[in-house]
Amino acid sequence: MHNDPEVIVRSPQELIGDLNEQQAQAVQFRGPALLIGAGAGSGKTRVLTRRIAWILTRFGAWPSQILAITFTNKAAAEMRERLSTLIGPVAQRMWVSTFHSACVRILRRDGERIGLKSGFTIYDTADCERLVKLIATDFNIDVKRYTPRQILARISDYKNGLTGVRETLAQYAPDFRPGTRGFRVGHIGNVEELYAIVYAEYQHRLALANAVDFDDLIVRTVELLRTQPDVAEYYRRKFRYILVDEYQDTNHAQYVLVRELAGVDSGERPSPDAVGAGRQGPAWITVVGDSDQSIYAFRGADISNIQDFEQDFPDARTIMLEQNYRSTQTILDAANAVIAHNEGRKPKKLWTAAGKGAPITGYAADTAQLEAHWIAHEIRWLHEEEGVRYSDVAVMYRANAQSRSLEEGLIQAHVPYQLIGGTKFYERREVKDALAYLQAIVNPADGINMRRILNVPKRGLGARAESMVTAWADERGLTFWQGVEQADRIEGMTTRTLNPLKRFAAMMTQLRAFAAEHDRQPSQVVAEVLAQSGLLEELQKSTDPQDQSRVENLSQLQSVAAEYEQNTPDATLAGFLETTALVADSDQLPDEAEDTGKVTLMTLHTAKGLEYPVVFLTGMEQGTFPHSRAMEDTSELSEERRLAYVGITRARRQLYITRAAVRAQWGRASEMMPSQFLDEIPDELIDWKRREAGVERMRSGWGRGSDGGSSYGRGDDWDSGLDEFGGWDDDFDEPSYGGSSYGRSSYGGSSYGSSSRSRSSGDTAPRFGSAARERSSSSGNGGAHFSYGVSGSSPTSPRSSLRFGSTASASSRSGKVTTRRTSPKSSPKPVSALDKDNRLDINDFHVGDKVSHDSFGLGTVLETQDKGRNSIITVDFGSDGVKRLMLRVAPIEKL
DNA sequence: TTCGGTTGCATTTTT
DNA sequence: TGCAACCGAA
Repeated sequence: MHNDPEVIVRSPQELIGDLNEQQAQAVQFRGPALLIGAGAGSGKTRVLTRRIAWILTRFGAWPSQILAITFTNKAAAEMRERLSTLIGPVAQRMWVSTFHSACVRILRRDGERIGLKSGFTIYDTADCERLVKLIATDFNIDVKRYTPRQILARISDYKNGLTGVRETLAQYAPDFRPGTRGFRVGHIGNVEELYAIVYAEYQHRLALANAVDFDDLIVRTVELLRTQPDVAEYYRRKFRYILVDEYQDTNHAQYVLVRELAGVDSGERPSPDAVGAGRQGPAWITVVGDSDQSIYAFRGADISNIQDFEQDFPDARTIMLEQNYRSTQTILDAANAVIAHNEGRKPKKLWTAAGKGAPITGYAADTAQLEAHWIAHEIRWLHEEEGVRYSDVAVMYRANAQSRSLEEGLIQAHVPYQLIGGTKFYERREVKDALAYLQAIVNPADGINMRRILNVPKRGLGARAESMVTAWADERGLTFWQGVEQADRIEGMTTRTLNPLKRFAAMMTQLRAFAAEHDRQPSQVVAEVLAQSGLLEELQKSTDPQDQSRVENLSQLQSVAAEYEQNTPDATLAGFLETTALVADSDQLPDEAEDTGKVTLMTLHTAKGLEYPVVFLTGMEQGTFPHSRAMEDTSELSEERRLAYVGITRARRQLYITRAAVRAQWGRASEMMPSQFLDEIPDELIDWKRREAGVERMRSGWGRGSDGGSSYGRGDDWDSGLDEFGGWDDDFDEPSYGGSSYGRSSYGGSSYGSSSRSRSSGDTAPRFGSAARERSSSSGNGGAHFSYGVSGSSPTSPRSSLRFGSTASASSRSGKVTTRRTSPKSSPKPVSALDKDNRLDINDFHVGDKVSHDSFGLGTVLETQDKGRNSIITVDFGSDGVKRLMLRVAPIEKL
């Protein structure tokens, strides 16, 4: 067996001695195709790295024969790090990277073969949008009706599905030729034609600019491998083992890429007596994934890639890892219960040897601000009283917009935090401007970036100058930059425009020369650009305090470049730009072992693959999570649920779930119903510190008065001390409630601000013990969910749950109620979701019934879910699709 | 051409 | 609420 002398040989004992049966099997598996079904926290990274070491030492593979694909750069770096400790520094030279980085590397080497010149530019989403907008304007397309975003989404779909321009044109617009000057779409027969035309023109202009977008990195690599047999041959001989992590999130293009790289379809037979993949035949493939954690369908991820793996790859074998080493049984029970609501999945149950652990803590706040406030103080208490490190706590949310209130809460409570994601560093205006200079220097054909910097900083070259140069250059088939260079030939050009144009051209020429001389020192080029362009000067002169931080960002960009320069042996300016184009949010995350002393805030999507001892899952409301745009579609709702599953399984010891009854969205306060996912977690797993928000309690309180309270069961509120009526409903009886100023001014910091109040819950409930929990949890779950009424299957009559809604708001309602009522009086009180009730009873609906919906028309009931006030009805509206509707608010009528 | 003001619109999630 | 795009004036 030929072993690379640089690879540290590990004994089988070292590689599998500490693994469980399934893990050990996965590490050792000998065969062309292996799917490791790795549930959350089942130690898949460990298995993956051990398997690589196994392949190297037991199958006798060379490090250069391995291609390992991860989802983010950070995951790649981490895997490389772990490999280093296992097999030595050779790991640093191995191909361990994301799909996108690997493709860039391949395209840099052989892209010329398909017309990509070296130094090609990678456009980010903003660049792509500018390009589409440009095209839309040229073609006279109404961008209000067809937003660049929409168009790009469609283009991206085409690309992820490997549908080329040629095919779409042939099908929808056979007469269109890209690059045709003066083309006007005018009135399009159908939208498909429009999409096909823009797609074609978009690709055409990308090619002219020597640029690619994110999707192209994959697509064009596939194209390269498919059209250039010798190139494909080279990589097939090189990579004998391909390992793909997070396989459930691959799209069709990536799937095909893997097949092409592996040579699965080449028809070659493997060497008969090889120990491993040998020298010929398809490479051996290992994929790792968990279909329950597929959360990127919106980006084209195709869950069937993983589901069909065994059919797709001959002699494939599946090994499931179901033992979880991360979380407590309570947390896993919650996760299992939630994900079990998804239909059509292979049943799978995670288990742990770790024991039950603490219950999940629930909290219902009145507003998003108060939710943040409670979380912040809970975290501080955990830190100060329980000795929990801040860096062991993560706060997660569905959408970036939610981070703001959480940040404010943490700041007020003096809890240090770091925010991951949001507007990325490289997307900030000033950083993007500086990068645009660099791109334009490396690749002057790049019209998008060249145009961006033409008048930044201001040099009197506005829209008019730009369009004159563009028109002149277009007519002659030249690039924008060539137009600028030859500006004095343009007729009708005034000296007033010509002079700054000439100065701009001279500056860029000079910068290009400088960059050519200092190609190995990108940081020098950055410095030169900042100085020569006047970018820095303009910001330094400004009095706007924001510009101060912009200066700092630019200086940080320079530091990043310097760092890249030091860490990269063959550093180039183009290489530096690549690294900036392919960063992900998660790449900002600190190393696992590092104690930053800060709480981490991030979206659920960026949290994938991470784990924290303490996790806060926030904004558990209908419309927030699940997101309103995903609530009505069954498959999108399933994806939301998988996202919830991902969130829950991030927690190791303690999980918090919180919601707000009122949340400001688009500047308006609206009332939020509890998330249906809360209903899906078994009640006995949750210890509600506060089950109902004040608003809700006030209503149910009235209901109790008139109804005797029998139908609601006893909430835990009655014995929890903190949430006794007194002190709370006073606030809510204030006449100002419901107005826009509600949230913060009335009690943002004053009555609730002192931490003693919020702490009173903590006094009696230590987090990681279980003894003191008994009190609240045993008494706290007397019935079904307290606030939403009781389901029809309970002893209570179904009617009573209806009365709940109607008594609560009877005063504000008269006669027939529609859900889209516009209040005749200009009362400041918003139409409340809690008030809404069309008085339909879920028990009146049965599968197969016909209903009529105000906007979707006629439909057939597919399913009814009785959840009392939260009852959901699933209806097939034919061409309008299958919708899940909340019965209480749906504008439907039984026929 | 630039600046300043007003209006109108928007929120998924991201390599 | 906050930002971006558009419009009109200097």
